[in-house]
Amino acid sequence: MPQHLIDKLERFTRLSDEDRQVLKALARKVRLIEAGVDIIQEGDRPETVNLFLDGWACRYKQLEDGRRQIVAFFVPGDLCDIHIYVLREMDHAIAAITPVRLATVPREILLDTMDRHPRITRALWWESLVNAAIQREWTVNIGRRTALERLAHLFCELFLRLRAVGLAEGSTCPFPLTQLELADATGLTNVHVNRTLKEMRNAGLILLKSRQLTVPDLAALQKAALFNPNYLHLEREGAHLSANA
Amino acid sequence: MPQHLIDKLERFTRLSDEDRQVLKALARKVRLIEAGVDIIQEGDRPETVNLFLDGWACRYKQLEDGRRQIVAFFVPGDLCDIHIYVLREMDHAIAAITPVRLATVPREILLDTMDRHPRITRALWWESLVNAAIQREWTVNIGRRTALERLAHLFCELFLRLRAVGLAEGSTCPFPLTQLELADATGLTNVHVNRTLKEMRNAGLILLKSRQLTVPDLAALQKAALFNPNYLHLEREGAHLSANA
DNA sequence: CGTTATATTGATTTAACTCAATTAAAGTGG
DNA sequence: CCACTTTAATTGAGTTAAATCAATATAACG
Repeated sequence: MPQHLIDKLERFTRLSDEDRQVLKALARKVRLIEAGVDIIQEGDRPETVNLFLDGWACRYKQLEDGRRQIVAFFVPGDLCDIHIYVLREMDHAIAAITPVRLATVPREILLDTMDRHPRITRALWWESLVNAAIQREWTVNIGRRTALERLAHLFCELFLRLRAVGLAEGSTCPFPLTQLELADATGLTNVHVNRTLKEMRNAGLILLKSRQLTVPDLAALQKAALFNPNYLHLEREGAHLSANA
Repeated sequence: MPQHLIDKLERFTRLSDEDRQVLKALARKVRLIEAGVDIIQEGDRPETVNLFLDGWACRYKQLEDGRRQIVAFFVPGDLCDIHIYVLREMDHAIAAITPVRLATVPREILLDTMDRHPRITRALWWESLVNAAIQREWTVNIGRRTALERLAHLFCELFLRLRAVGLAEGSTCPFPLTQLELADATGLTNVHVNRTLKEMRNAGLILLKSRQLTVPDLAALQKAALFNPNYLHLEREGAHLSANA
């Protein structure tokens, strides 16, 4: 049940019952992947579109000499590039961070769905434009923010994304990333991430333990990060398309 | 005449004469923009898709305190996100670096074109997936490469992109970026860019003067950058769709 | 309960930044 | 075409944020 995707798309526009049924039908073929395993490897030929149902994953690229950069996180409700099969081969890999449950959507099914359901189509474009905006924001984050700002920014983003798919409770959300993964996502080293997290805890910006993140004061964290949520486009921007409005 | 776009799309798949005519028809409404001027500002409501015909531009984001990050360069033949109008407002700005000539393509025309011409549609998806791949590669570049590697990588990328649209002659291509713009694109300072360029010149990796870049030994530059061109997907990946094949 | 992965801390180094000045180049109006 | 102004490039000196290297400590796991 791609409830998280449905929740997310409803941050863009209200869906009809039929829309929701159609989205549910996308998640027919489910795959389970263990933590730490590559879901797709560089060089693979993409055949289907992945829809993440449960668990966390990441896109990453690795340089010849081993340096690794995580370029995106996938959380429940996220969808890989909907036209990925146009490319001959993957230029990067996707790995499961936790155990992952995902639906593999055959391209024909997705294309057919988009042919028939313009509101869903629009919502999926929105999803993919938001992902592009996130990728740009990561470029800014790594290029122009300090270590503390980078981590604070990432926490803000993930907290809001998780909240948008119904996975935050109050000021707490699941957060299964290790410090090494945080380092690889922010362009820092694990040692420096450790020191910066300590500083953030001391400043009362975050609580982080047993794979849970608590943000006691979101406004304060946003301020520390120079975080502007506009790039997530979560403000019902497609309200004019809403079903049952 | 969007010849550069046509050249680029033909790096993906061969087009028919009709395809080319259709693409030419996209460039009906042309706008001229002076160097240094914003083409789109943060907060603007995107109404049309921009197709760059001549000149260079950049996407950038600016933090409240003035820090600026360029997140992408546009060169002739580049197209803004083809579904940008789905979003309510721009979360970043686009500025002309040199004088720019661009076509503004109304969404209806673009959608209609895509409805009728599946080969063009595929080629446009390819274009947009390549742009996403470039954005990811920039994240890697800034996150995990040294200053020299970052600049070398950017030079490799832009050289290949310009060559793909017919704008390189031998080992030389136009290169109108200032050192400040290079700094804002690579997450460095202008001073450090200056020193790093000096080092690259001394190493014989590049010649850079009067807004022209010469790469005497592309393989050497690629090696210095840990550059893998696979993310540009320039190897006729859509050969199976080719017209007149 | 031992083993492996993850987190933490200290000491030291370094790549890149900052601040400040100078030089060179590009544009502008008389 | 030349003075003038502005923008861009260059260089030096000193600083710093983050990296590196190395060791423990703690937590998770089979």
